[in-house]
Amino acid sequence: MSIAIENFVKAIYNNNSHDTKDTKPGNIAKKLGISNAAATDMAKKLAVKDLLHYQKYQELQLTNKGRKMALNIVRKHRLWEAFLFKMFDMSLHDIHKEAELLEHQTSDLLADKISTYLGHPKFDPHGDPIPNSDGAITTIDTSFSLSNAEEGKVYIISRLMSDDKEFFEFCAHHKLKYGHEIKVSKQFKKNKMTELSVENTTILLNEDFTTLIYVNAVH
Amino acid sequence: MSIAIENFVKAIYNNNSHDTKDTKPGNIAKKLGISNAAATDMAKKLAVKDLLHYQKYQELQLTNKGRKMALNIVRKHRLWEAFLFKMFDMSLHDIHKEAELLEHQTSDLLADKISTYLGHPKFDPHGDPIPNSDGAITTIDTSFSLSNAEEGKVYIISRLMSDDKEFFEFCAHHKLKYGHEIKVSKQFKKNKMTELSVENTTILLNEDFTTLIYVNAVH
DNA sequence: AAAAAAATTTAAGTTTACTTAAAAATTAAT
DNA sequence: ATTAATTTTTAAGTAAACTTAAATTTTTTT
Repeated sequence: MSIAIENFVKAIYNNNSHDTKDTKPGNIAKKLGISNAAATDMAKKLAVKDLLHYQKYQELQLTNKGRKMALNIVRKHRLWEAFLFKMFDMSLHDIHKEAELLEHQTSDLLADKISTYLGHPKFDPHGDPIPNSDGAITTIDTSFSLSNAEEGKVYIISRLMSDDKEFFEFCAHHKLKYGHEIKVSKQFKKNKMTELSVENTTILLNEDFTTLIYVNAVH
Repeated sequence: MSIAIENFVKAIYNNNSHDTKDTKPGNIAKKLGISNAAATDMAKKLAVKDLLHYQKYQELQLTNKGRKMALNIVRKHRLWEAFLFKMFDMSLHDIHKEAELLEHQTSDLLADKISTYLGHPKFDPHGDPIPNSDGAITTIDTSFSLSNAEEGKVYIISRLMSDDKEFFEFCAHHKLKYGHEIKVSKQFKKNKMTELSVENTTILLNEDFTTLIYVNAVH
């Protein structure tokens, strides 16, 4: 399968799993930076290949075969992220960019070698779960968006759901990293802003950021 | 530049550097597994891009720009080989196959990270020299084909110039590896066969293999 | 030096992955 | 509930990277 097809299938998968639920051609086109017409074309083509269900004007839905393909690519992407993160001193954004390319040129054999070397990690450096070689995600995700966190409570950052460079630079600079502990001091409901403290410094985040940062409550 | 272009330029470079000197479209086509017509088409296209010199019915020659591009890809290929060889237990052939894919999706930044991690190695696991980030090969290659080795002398294997699976399996099985010592016991000029000993075992190789194994004399 | 063989080039056609522009359908707004 | 706005689809067309088949040129053989 071509890189274009792999990216298309992956875009639908990612859209279904965390973003808004809109998986119509237009939204996928926007994510991939192609025209709406190209997305419709591709959707029809992939329906013939039994990778997704296509009905005019309806949401695109992956078939089991399509989902399996998506999970295989997602696995390779996240394994590369985990591997590059461990081996080299690179920014999360750079790592993401490299993984975006390498994921399409990685055999199942190599993916397994990487996984074994890392001790079969369950999460990548963003906190995204790594599917196993059967395409299964065995971890249960109990995390939720920081925008929904409660005042006064302590949380651990579980996922950074973005691929934006500035977002990562901001997070890295303020120690907002996967696994780090934070305390929510105030939720400004009206302005949709969140005040929190990380390692003795207080920061104020707006909704653009708090919806991308996922956390788990500390018991 | 596309993968097709990168592979084309690389094929010419590799052909010039060790194989027979025939760099006409037909020979390049054969190496790449495409038709002669496709190779001619591509040659014309790359001449416009100033990557090679093209004149009807003549040999294809890389321009400085083309050679620089080829060396950049070769560098990435050989760095991946060295890296995968160090990190994972994989056959030389498998490593070669992975590197063949990864080389096209590797940023200069990542290549440099790999090189640094490995301590800027000068050779890959086949003994092929790794160009530096400027595209320069600084090592002097004094090696020659095993078919030209002298009887009774001791040599060190410096390069295994192939990408054939069976060749590598044979070499691995008989301890014919980069850096290993061998002693040539007999050269059968007529049959073009070579008898040699490796770690107390004697093997007889025909020309198909001795032309692929390069050695340096031990002083 | 001609004829035969082999290789290269040209020509015409295909597939993939796009594009823009228009037509059709859906969704949102008054 | 129409109208307006947005999205999706269709249609037509492009560029890259191939293909096969025929024409041309080069190379080899006799």
